[in-house]
Amino acid sequence: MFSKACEYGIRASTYIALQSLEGRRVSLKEIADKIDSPVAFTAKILQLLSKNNIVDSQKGAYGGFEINRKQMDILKLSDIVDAIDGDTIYAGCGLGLKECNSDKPCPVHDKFVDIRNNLKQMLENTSLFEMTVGLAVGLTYLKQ
Amino acid sequence: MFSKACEYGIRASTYIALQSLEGRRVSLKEIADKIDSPVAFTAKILQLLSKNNIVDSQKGAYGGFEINRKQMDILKLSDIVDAIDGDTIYAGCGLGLKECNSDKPCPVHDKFVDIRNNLKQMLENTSLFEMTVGLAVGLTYLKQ
DNA sequence: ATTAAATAGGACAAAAATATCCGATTTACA
DNA sequence: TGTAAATCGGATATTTTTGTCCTATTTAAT
Repeated sequence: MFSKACEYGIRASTYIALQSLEGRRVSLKEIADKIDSPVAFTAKILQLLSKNNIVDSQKGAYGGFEINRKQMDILKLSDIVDAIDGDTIYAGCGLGLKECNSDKPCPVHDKFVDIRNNLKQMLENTSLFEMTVGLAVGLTYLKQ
Repeated sequence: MFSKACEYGIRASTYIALQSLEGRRVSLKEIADKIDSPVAFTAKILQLLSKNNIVDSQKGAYGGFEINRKQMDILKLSDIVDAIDGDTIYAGCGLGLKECNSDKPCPVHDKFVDIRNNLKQMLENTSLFEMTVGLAVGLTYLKQ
């Protein structure tokens, strides 16, 4: 569904948000450890998220990553996915046709439109804060 | 959503089914041309589909690929996807966690379960014949 | 000022997915 | 029986994704 990069990106954002709720700025090392992802690869993804204003980064000693409380409400899962994987999940034909639309649909066009709309709605309606609260109260997890 | 291989596989199966409705067995070359896919790569995918009894293949002169009419009703989109991409779309965690279930869910587990169930239902309820009839009457397309 | 700790970013490496090439085998027909 | 047309299957090549390594830069504290 998502690329590995995107999976790591979502997990990283969620962990950063969780710690930011407690006023803690977190380092790359801690993030990679807590979400069980390769450190250097995660660094690249965090750079991307930082450039896309998904996370705030602070260089230097006592630096790290954080996300402010207001952003957690504003940021939706779709924003993170867009930043890393683009809109290929919603947009584009399920069978890979260059141009596929209601005028000239592929054999599964209509059925995919439904599924994709559901997915898009879900991603656009799920805030980062929402994902984080479950973690905060111990109902959900970021690694096994 | 699907791999390129799977996209080609679905398009190929649909085209073969369409021609089989008219009693025509079709060659690899014709398939690749009509679904706009790389010939040699499509050959590999057809081998896989043949081994998985999705399509029938006939070697030698006047050989090619076909799918019998009964199979078109029995074969679901999910069978083709399973044969090529496996069950990674339904199964497996949306965030890539090794073990993610209702006991120890990731932050988006419940929301993904819904989406994935919808997708699974759709794939399992869509027969190859159903995909083919639209093509046959010129309502749907496999290239452009 | 110096130092230690942190992100930034470029270059490189490995693995997986996508794609190609070519010879072996099979088959129908002349 | 020979030949042309077709799939089969192994080896190889290319591209993309995933992952690593190393140096530069930034920053806070001493």
